Amino acid sequence: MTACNREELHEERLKEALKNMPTDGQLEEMAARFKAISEPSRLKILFALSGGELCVEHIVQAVGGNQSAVSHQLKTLKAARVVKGRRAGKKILYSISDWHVITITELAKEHLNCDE
Amino acid sequence: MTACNREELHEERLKEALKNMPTDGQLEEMAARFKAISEPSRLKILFALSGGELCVEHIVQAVGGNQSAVSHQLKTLKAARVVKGRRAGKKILYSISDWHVITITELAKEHLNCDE
DNA sequence: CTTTTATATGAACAATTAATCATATGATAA
DNA sequence: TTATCATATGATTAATTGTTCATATAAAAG
Repeated sequence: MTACNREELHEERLKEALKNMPTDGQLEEMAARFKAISEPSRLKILFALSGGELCVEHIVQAVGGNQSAVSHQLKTLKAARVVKGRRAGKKILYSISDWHVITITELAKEHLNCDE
Repeated sequence: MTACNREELHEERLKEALKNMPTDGQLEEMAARFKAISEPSRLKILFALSGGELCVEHIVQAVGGNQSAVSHQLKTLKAARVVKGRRAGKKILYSISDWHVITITELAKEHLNCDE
């Protein structure tokens, strides 16, 4: 009898898993956050901002690409409440608003090096 | 003189940020992992599997939806090397292959509760 | 061998997303 | 006020993604 046939064990696990399962709303919120950081260019923006606030022009320099594209990406990150912007004269300075996300990206970066 | 005009400070930050910037390849790999877990249904599968391996049928029960959809989602997760499958008789048992990702989803879940 | 069970796959379509271009806004300087 | 600089926005189009349905495969049972 293989493990796969031990129905009892699986049913038990299934019940346990369902008990700790986040709600649909929580899953959607988590997914939305992950989606915001699931594009190389947006991740790059986050790493650029992890040292402190920067104006759009400098973000463009850091990530490459054109101003409009970066602005749209910033909008996406802002909508996910990962970054925030404040006006200072003609410029708008962006900074990280959710440091948990930085923790997560840093973790992910470290994990790249080890063989899972 | 506002902070935004302190060009020196920004240039310094920019230089620092670029120094610690992951390579394009690393950014793509990280983004791919995040993308794999950026859909509520796939996240749900991960939480279901966090208690141990389950066959597809049970995963379908845990997440709802039809068999084909779940199979496609498992394929996506497998391609991102987040889960793995092993055959056991007629069934295929899936389990987490990258526990770092679970660490990250657990973190994200906890962070939902606090006000960033 | 044929049937049944468990899972995977491919094609087709809809929905979402990203990139680009042109233009708009808002702040400052002249 | 007008011109300029910094950034945002909307429309368009291209690419990617998710879902469904029908079918294929692989193992086991009969």
